[in-house]
Amino acid sequence: MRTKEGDKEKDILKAAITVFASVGYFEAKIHRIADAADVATGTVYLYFSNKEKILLKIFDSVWSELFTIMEHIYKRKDITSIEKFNSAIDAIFDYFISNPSLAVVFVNEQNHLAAKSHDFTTYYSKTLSIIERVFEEGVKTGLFNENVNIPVFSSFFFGGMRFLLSQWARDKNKYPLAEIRQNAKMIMLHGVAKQN
Amino acid sequence: MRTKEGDKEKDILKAAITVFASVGYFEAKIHRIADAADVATGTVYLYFSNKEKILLKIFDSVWSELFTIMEHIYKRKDITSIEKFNSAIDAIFDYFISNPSLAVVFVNEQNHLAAKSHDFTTYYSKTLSIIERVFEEGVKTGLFNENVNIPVFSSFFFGGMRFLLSQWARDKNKYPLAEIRQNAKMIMLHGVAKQN
Amino acid sequence: MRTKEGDKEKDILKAAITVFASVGYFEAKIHRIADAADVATGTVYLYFSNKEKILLKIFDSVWSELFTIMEHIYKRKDITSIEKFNSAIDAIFDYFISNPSLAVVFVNEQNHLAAKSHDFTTYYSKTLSIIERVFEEGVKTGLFNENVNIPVFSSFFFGGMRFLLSQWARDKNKYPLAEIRQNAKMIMLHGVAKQN
Amino acid sequence: MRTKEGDKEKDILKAAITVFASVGYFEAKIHRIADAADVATGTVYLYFSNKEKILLKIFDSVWSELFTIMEHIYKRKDITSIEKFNSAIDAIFDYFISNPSLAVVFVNEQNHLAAKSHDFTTYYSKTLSIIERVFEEGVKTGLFNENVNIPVFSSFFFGGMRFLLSQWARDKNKYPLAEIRQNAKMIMLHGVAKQN
DNA sequence: TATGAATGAGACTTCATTCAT
DNA sequence: AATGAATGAAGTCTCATTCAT
Repeated sequence: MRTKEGDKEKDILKAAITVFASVGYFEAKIHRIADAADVATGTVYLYFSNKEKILLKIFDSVWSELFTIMEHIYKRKDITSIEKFNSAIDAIFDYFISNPSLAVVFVNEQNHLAAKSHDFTTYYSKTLSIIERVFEEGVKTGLFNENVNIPVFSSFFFGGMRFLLSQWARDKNKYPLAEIRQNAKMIMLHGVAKQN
Repeated sequence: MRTKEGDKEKDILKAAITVFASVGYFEAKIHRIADAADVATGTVYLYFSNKEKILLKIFDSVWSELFTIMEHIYKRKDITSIEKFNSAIDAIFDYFISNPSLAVVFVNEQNHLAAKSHDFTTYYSKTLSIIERVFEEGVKTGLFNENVNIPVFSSFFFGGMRFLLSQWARDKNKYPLAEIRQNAKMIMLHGVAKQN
Repeated sequence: MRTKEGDKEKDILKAAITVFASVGYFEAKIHRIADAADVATGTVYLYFSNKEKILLKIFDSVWSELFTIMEHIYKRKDITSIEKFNSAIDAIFDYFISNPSLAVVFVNEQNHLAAKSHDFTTYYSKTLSIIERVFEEGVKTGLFNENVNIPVFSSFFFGGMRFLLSQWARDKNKYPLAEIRQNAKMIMLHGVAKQN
Repeated sequence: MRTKEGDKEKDILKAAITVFASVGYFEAKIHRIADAADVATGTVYLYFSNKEKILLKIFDSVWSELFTIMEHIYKRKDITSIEKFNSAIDAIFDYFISNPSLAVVFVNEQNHLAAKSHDFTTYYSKTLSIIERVFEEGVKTGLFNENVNIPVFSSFFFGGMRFLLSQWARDKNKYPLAEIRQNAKMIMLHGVAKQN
């Protein structure tokens, strides 16, 4: 029986993530991705019109899924802004935990696409704006510091999380996940200066 | 003989930084860098044996200079760890302020070199270790929170700064420098949760 | 898939021999070889990893085939050393007769490879050593002059044959093959001084 | 005091011979020849309009000098054709004995020039024709075999000598000069078959 | 749909030659 | 005359993409 369509597309995406993660987008040769996916070179082009589209598809998925997750957290009424914030950190790690290669790609390769306007950018901005809205909500309820500049905060937060993610993916022993989660929350919420 | 007017090596580096910043390392064609530097293609190879060496030279300079700056701050006896920390943030922005393209290259292109062991990696690690030592110093003197995991902190800090830098380089109006500096310090030291 | 009609590797080798023969190894541009073989430039690299490998393959074939021929002659028990010697001369001409360009390449381009140790050098030395052994055999049976220094003889013989071959390939009318064969045998065996 | 002109030209030619001999014409870079001659790159072009002209000048000298030598031998009335022949062999070795690199260049690089008509070709043909005339002379006086085809003979002789020369230049111990001279004469005159 | 051989544009790099000093 | 930095044309080779089967 013939395998269902869509299987091959997933195989190719999986393979691409692995190859992108290990050698980077430009060093990743279509031939090698095809090999890793166990299909012929030409088959890749039945599913993706060109190399960039593969990367695009990856970011489309990641950002739309991250958006869904963030939106879900945002809409919860049963927890405070601070708890939403903590949940977001957990959710981001949960999302990448089963696929560290995806984390590496997510961190390193987005700038190859950034200049152009792509589908994923919609989810990208929507996700960032949710983070900002959670923050604003927290300011209103007196939980977050109203003097913090929101774009600076979200960039800092996003940049910090990205780099942490990539360090973890590179060396999971040096950066145990529980430690990272707890520290990320602590640092972002309370800073590193000793309270007194 | 035909002596050089000006400093062609610097011209080429300057041009390369601009081109790398605008299209990325792999899309940056030697031909275009040469044009931007106002020299012939072959001239580039009088100063750099290949394309990677150009990028390498950039990172060598950046990291050795950042190291010098950080070391200087670290050695000061007249200020507290917290003040050193704040100085470091200021110094990083000061360093890139006159050359935003360099910031973009610094943020986006290091991973093309990371896999290999290069000169700059020495300064890279030494710089990161200085940041960690400032932190440890602060813990000892009771200024920093002893529960913070140092590698997590330094990754978070470094990642946050990097991304902030690149956002600022991209859109200087949205991210006014004074705001960024002050917020970065505040966020890292005190977090975003309202103190009480 | 796009299957190959004919044998592209052979086409490329044939084309390379023609082009090497007419302009020499270094003036032979891959583009021109590809044109002559009626394939695209890149196709050459599907069959040969670089330009030198093409030349190498040519010499591998020539020397392994010459070795087989010489070995066969050497092993014959039904003819004298002198007859073996004559057969060798005939066989060398027979081998190149249908492909004069190959003779030109064989004569002119081997020194581009000589410095390095390659597969073909094994057959090269083995072939030369067979020539020497035929000679020694002849000395033992009293047919060849025992005062002749064998390396000098084999170099002289080989050099003479090579140059003859290239002259014949250049101008087949001035050097009719029957004449060459007969004279080569006569000169090597009896010299040019009148017997008396 | 400034060195006389002409010195530098000789320096360059000497250097070129060494470099051509060791790496071949195409691998010999002008830069390297200039270094070996202890002059600047540009200086080479004050004496030779391009790279090929250097090689040309070498062959011009070699062939015009070989011609002078051969002509001198040819014109002698006090010796037989056979003695002229032997003298020619000696003279060729004498000529190259003090400069083995020149022998290597002479043997390996002439084909880079052969296709075109150059000054040296005049001396080249004149020299070969002297060899042929000595031979004819010997036939007339009953010393040489009248059945030998002259172009075949001269090609064989020239090819044999060339290769012997290059082998000697490569490994002077394996091919002691006295042995080579004596054997070359013996082989060409009497062949390798045992007289009876 | 699937294949993988074939394509050919284009990049990096070299180096003979030029030229300002 | 001498220098050697600068030039830029051109070649080797790569690899994303195509296409005949």
